[in-house]
Amino acid sequence: MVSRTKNLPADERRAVTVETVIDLAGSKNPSDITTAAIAQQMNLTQGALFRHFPNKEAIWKAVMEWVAERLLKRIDAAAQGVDSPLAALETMFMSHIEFVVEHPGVPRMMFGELQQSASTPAKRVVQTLLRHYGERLGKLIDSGKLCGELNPELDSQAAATVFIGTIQGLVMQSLLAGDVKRIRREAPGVFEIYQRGIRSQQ
Amino acid sequence: MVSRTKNLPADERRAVTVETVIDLAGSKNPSDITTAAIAQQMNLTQGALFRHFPNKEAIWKAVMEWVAERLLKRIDAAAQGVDSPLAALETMFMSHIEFVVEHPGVPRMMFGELQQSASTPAKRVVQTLLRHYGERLGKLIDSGKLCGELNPELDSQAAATVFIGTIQGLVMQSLLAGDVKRIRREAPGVFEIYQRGIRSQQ
DNA sequence: TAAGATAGTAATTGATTACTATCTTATTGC
DNA sequence: GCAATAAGATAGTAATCAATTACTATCTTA
Repeated sequence: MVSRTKNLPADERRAVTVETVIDLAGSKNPSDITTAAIAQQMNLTQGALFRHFPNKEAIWKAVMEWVAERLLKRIDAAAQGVDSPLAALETMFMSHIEFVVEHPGVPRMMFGELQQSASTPAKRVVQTLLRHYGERLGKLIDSGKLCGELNPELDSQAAATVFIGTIQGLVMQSLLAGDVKRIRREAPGVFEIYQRGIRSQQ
Repeated sequence: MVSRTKNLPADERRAVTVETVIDLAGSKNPSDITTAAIAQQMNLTQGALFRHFPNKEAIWKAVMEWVAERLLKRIDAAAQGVDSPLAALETMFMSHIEFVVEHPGVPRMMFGELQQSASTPAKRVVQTLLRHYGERLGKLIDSGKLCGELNPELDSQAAATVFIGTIQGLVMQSLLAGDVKRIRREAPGVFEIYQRGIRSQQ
């Protein structure tokens, strides 16, 4: 028995759509997600989606805006009130990992959007997100160098690249193993290596 | 004036097809590459491709086999004759980076194949490639621990994950900046951090 | 409770996709 | 120089895609 879907207010319907896409991206290649598949998952007809979004591109933009807002909020909340820059980097890392485990489709969509040759609205949102992310990393790394926690000769740009790459590496391992949960298990060991790589020698 | 393409022997035509796909993947999302686009790039009609491949899936499998063979050969050649495990890891890293700069589409295709939900032939080739890659990393890391170059308490699996992730991070930066060459420039700083993360404290 | 606004359905559109059947032209071995 | 065959061109096919249409159900409010 397929439960009859009630009519939702437009903003709620848009929110449900975004969450459905994020959900679907956890189990299939983002660029293979069709509007028909999204609608089916929501118990809605395909055409109805276009009552709420002008086109598919707008759906993807809304999705990436959702991601940008939630991810930045999450890592900001994690780092807040942590005095040590190195400890802040660690909680930031772990909260990002937690976000990825909850939404495995997110890193795939971000990577997928980035490699779009055209500058789509969604791609621009991802670029802005990563710029903001990099700024937060840069500040923590610089203050870590100042307070002596991090290697004063550290290349800040490289340290930010490795931070993000390390997460990407965990995502790749999870794709290889077909198991997202292992990210959570392996994250501490991986951060341990990163942290040894950037901290000052005591 | 479009230069008239000569008839090629089947095996040469297949080789050209593979290289064309790798080339195209450097400038557009791999899953957006159509058989029509491949053929056009080769000055060939779309239907002619299917004289040499039974279907598109077979093209992708051939592409990933090309990648697996060349990448492993490249890193093996780089590490050969290098006595120090840490130095071997470094030349392996740099030769991988060089490979990526020459073929920017490769890491995108690998990541894209991995996130395919179905187990396609191409995906299986990538999985095998990464397993072999991981084995080589594992051996070097273990012998590095034995000879005292690397931290004896190092988590080998995590070290391999970070190695691959670091490369993935550089790829992401290049996508962000829209400039592949910067990978080459940033690679040394990035490896420096990695190396500090895994070596033994002296 | 009537009427307008909002949300959704079902069917259809043109464009694009991978793939194929048939005809034509090169290339090669004798 | 002449078949035999390999490679490519031409012209299709069915399936799938995002998007649009005409229409209907369901809310909201005056």
